[in-house]
Amino acid sequence: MRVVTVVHSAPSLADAPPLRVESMLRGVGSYAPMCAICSMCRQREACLPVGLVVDPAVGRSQNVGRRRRVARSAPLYRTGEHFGMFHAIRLGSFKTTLLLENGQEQVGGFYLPGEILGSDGVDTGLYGCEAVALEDSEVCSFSIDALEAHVDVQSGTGQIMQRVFGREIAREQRVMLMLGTMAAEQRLAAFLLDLSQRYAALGYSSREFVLRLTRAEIGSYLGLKLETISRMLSRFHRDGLIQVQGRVLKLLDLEALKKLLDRST
Amino acid sequence: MRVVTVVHSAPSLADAPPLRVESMLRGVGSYAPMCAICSMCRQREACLPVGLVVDPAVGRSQNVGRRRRVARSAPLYRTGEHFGMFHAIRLGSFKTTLLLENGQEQVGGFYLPGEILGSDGVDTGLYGCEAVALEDSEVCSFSIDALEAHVDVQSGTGQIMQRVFGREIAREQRVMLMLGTMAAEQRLAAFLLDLSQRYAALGYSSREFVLRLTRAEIGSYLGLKLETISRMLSRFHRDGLIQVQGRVLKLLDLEALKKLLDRST
DNA sequence: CGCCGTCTTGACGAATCTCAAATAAAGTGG
DNA sequence: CCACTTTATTTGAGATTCGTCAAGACGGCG
Repeated sequence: MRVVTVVHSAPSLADAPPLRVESMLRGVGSYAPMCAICSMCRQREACLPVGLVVDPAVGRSQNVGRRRRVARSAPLYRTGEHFGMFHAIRLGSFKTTLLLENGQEQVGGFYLPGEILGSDGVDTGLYGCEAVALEDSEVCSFSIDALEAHVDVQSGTGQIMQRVFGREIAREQRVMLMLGTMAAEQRLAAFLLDLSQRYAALGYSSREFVLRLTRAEIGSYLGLKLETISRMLSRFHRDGLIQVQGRVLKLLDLEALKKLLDRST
Repeated sequence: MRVVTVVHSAPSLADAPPLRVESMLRGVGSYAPMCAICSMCRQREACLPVGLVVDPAVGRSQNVGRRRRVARSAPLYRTGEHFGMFHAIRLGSFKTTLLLENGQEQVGGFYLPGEILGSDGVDTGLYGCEAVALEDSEVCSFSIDALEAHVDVQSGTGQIMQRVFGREIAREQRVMLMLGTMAAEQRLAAFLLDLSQRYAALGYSSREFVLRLTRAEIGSYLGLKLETISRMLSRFHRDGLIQVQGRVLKLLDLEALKKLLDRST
């Protein structure tokens, strides 16, 4: 018997996502959509679906960024390329991967609409990782220089860049914490809850979504092997915490998942 | 039989470190000392020991930061405190720790002179971790606002903040990579080589130094238990890669240590 | 000198990885 | 749209690594 379920998913080029402005503008929580950049962009109406915050008080209206489509599994940028741009995701999703000396690749992050790629290139002037689209996607690329030209000196670009970088640093800190302290079961639970929150912040269901990553990619991201991910998903399913069929996921018991994280050791 | 060795160590308040300007100004490699901030500081001559880069071309000379001493095992800032300042380390060393819900603490970073603490507070406006001095130390604290007042609008603070944030992001990315892909042996080797490079960049020996962290702290940082750290150090010692006696460490075979990192799996 | 925090080492067990095989799903070319 | 190829997923059995528990050694300090 096959259960077919229609679930909400991240916005894609195929199915235009519904606008849910109220939830987009709602909060400033850990995953609330952000970025004052777009308040200055001429495209901001069309761009709303990405969930960037609009500040109607700002009068300027210019094209800050350049829109660009990236086909599924195509790179937005590659390791070692010259860094020049940040990229705000308008539609779709991306992973970033780091290449190790021995040829392995490690998934370093998973990014949704409204999130910003490229911070890793700032240090050396070269992108430190590769960003690959997980589905047909669209980004808005902008350079810091271009940005500075559009922001009045008073507020400075500091505010904006601080938020961009601060987010990334905070995100990486959470990942480090997870990798450093959690067992496999907890890592996966944390990952699923993280996705749940982020989809919710975008106005999508927090309990049903499609995994855009393979088991191997999730495993890489969590510092585990794909078999372990598969086993854990099966266990969660068996225990009634989730319902999983391929990449279609339903979180049945968010409380139980959260409880898994409290356990020490 | 006990071998007593005098080794170079990080600068401390007790023993004034030798000035080695040539090596401090040398490179822009991964761990080269950095920060244009200090080029504007009235204290810059006295501050040189921390290894911050001085740009004599800049004419201005003001007190950008406020000097502050932090006693061993005292906190520079605590989790949840209001974020206002960045802190450049002038002397000594710090660890940052994250507090988990269940009471455990995780070491998130280890910082040496010339490195900058506090980036983790930018996102939320509250420090995301606790910074504790590992020995009697001294920092130079400055706010972004104060900094902006001293920098001419042309160059902007963007350059400076980008470097600060970029460093931290790159550092965290390396840690994630380590935690996500390496076995215990490789993690410890990577940690030792990292220290080696960083001490070298400060003008100290890259082959002999004192560990400022306990085995438990190293373990926490590397996502391992203190017993594992102890065992690995013993193994490296037995295999002739290092010489270790308590916290006094000598790297005998850097090449072999590097080779450990190449191994796949 | 004796306490206490740190470190070392051993024995054992649990968690995770490795290898392997079978199944399911997705992509491809005709 | 089908047949076929490739890739992804599940599951099991056994190996390995690392954590846990415990005992004792070391070293600094009052």
